Amino acid sequence: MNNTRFATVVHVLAILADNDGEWLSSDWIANSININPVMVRKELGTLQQRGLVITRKGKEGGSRLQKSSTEISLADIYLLVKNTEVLGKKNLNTNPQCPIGKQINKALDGLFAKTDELMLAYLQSITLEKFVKQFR
Amino acid sequence: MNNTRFATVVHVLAILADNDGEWLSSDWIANSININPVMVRKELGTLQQRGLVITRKGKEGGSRLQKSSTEISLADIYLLVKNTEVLGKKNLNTNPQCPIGKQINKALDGLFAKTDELMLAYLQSITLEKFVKQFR
DNA sequence: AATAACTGTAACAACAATTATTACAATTAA
DNA sequence: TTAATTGTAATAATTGTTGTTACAGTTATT
Repeated sequence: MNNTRFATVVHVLAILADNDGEWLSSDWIANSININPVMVRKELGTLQQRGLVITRKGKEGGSRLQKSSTEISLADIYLLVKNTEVLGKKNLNTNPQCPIGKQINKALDGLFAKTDELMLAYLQSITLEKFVKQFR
Repeated sequence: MNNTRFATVVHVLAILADNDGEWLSSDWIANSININPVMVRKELGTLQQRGLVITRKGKEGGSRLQKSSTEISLADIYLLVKNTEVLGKKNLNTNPQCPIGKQINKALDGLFAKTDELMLAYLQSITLEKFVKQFR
């Protein structure tokens, strides 16, 4: 991952957790992260799909957590933003005439699955609540 | 990490381990990965700096392992290619006027350090030899 | 009913990272 | 001397990421 999406989504959820029950606008949230509100709305869209937040449109609209922060883990966030494996991408088109070229991607798949599993298990153990506690 | 460098370097080393003692040219190696030989030479350059391979210039030149494949671990490779944290980049410029914005990066640093540690510990346990065994 | 404050999303622009390629000087074995 | 190689600079091509503008649709408030 070479992007800021994990950091952004954690930030968004931390703010929502810190203001539990209130409807916060994308503008307000974006102001804390210092990014464009449209980026925030995009992430909130995915968070909604996954049932982590609810959003209300129109005046006085905004978003808030749909689950308790004890029921959200960093693994949920990771799964939401993950686009490549932890160790990066494979070389597709390796040469099948070479024994290594032929088999390496199967071996990498196995490795990548393990590292992913490891990461998920750890992130699952950290709830949003636990993470946000650090800010108090 | 959003690139193929880990996969590439693993591939390069797997080939060298599989042809232990022989001097393999960057062209030969590139042919198995199906990438440009210059890319291979670049990675070999770093591998040399770290003392993992030796390279000989000129006709009949090429590269081979400098250490036994039992003394090289996937963690060595990971450290070589790592450019961002496992969970991505932070948002710099968060708003210091917001309590979350002010403190989040410190919290993320802690988290990123843990995930990195976890990953390294696992990768250290896998030697090149062990990895290459899968191809036999 | 009108207004103001929102969300959702498309379209696109700007920027950054990654990968590929060309070219050639320097090195070395035969 | 020649042929095969590395090392590396320069740059092009491609892909990924982030930012921005614009505006239709929604909703609370008056």
